[in-house]
Amino acid sequence: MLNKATVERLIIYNRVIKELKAQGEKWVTSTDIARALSKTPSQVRRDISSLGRKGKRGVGYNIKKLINDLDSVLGLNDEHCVALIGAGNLGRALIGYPGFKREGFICRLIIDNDPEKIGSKISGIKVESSEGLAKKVARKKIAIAVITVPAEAAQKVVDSAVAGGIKELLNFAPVKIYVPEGVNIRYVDLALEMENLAYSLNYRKKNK
Amino acid sequence: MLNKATVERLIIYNRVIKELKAQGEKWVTSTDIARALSKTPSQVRRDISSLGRKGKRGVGYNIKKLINDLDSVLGLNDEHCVALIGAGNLGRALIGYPGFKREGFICRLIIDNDPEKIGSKISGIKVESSEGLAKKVARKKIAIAVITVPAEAAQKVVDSAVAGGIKELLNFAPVKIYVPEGVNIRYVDLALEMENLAYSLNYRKKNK
DNA sequence: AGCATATTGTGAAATATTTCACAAGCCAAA
DNA sequence: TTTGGCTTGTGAAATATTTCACAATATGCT
Repeated sequence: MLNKATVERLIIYNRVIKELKAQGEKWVTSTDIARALSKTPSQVRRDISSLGRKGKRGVGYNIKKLINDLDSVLGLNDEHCVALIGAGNLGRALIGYPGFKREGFICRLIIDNDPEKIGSKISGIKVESSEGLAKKVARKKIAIAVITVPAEAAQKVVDSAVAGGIKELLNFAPVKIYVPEGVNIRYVDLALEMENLAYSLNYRKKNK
Repeated sequence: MLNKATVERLIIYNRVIKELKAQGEKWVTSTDIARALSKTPSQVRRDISSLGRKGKRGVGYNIKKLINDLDSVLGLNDEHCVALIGAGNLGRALIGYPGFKREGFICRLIIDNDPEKIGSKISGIKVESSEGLAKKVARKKIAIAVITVPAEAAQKVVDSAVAGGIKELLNFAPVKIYVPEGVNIRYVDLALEMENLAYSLNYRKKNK
């Protein structure tokens, strides 16, 4: 298991390299990648070497092979079934996000408890209530759940999703969620991002 | 300047402690905070000691004083003027997000180049085109820009925002953005989050 | 007052992550 | 085929971050 920071960088390298490929490039060096991302070439080489892929000394990395390795390690060759739990503004924005489908994520289940929404369709998928959520995710073989419900409701829907067999979650609710050992939950916390900026702004003001 | 990871943890501690305060608690220990967040008490103490605040041995931290310090260091006592650049689904979801206003972020400028949107109102604020963006942000004394335009347009609007004096940005466009020294840009990359999950899923599958 | 129990603050140790630096290998040109 | 200029891969060094461990000290009970 590669460490978290390495995986994040590999994902970004992959993007940059795919862009180079689209421009017709065949080879790329660690320095090229580093420059495009403001990293050190040394770090890029370490990260890539953790894939097992070998470059060619004096030349760099073969783009096609490198992308192959990256896609294979990063799990981007297969499609992944996703459940959207919470169909508010944010949830709808996510589903509509072009990168979502392009990268192989297919939304197969949308859950919301607003009676006005239940039964309606979003992006062609019928909105269902959270009743029997565990069974629903199990039946549809959902691999990833995206949680965009209000903070108070988050732990409960996560528990159901996990009971249904989901092991990968992306949580937008700004609360700490407890999951059993072996379940992976990532947090995207917009208030936290804003507050980070506030800190930096404040620091700047005080130390001017 | 505290390090990034420490600031992120302090923000979360602050939330947890405010919740305890709302429940009527007056004191909190590093162990309490650690337990609520699955961190070690030792880390919590180090983080808090980096604020300068001293707790009481044998007792813990005075919640009121600790929140004071946190709010002051984190810059949460003042309000911050925010510009939303890109008024798509995601941008609108952000502005409507309850945590946004509650934490002191006030949206004062909304920019979008869709002719259908220009002139219309979102949350009571008129949508304007990106024409003369630098001047607009300067005139309204915007401190923070939230970038939710498509990837291709991102660098350009960031350049204008920076020219207008903005030093803190939150970027949702999935591209590397270059900013001058001294300007702080944070990334929220939803595709990256999803791809991280894909990696973990894939790793699980291969190593079952 | 004395004792038992709790919790902080922080050097020092342990870990984790990044960068340096250079031998080894590849390529092109002469 | 030799030479010179690149670039990789990776030990080892340097940094950064986290955890340990324990003296110092506050509280409450007897």
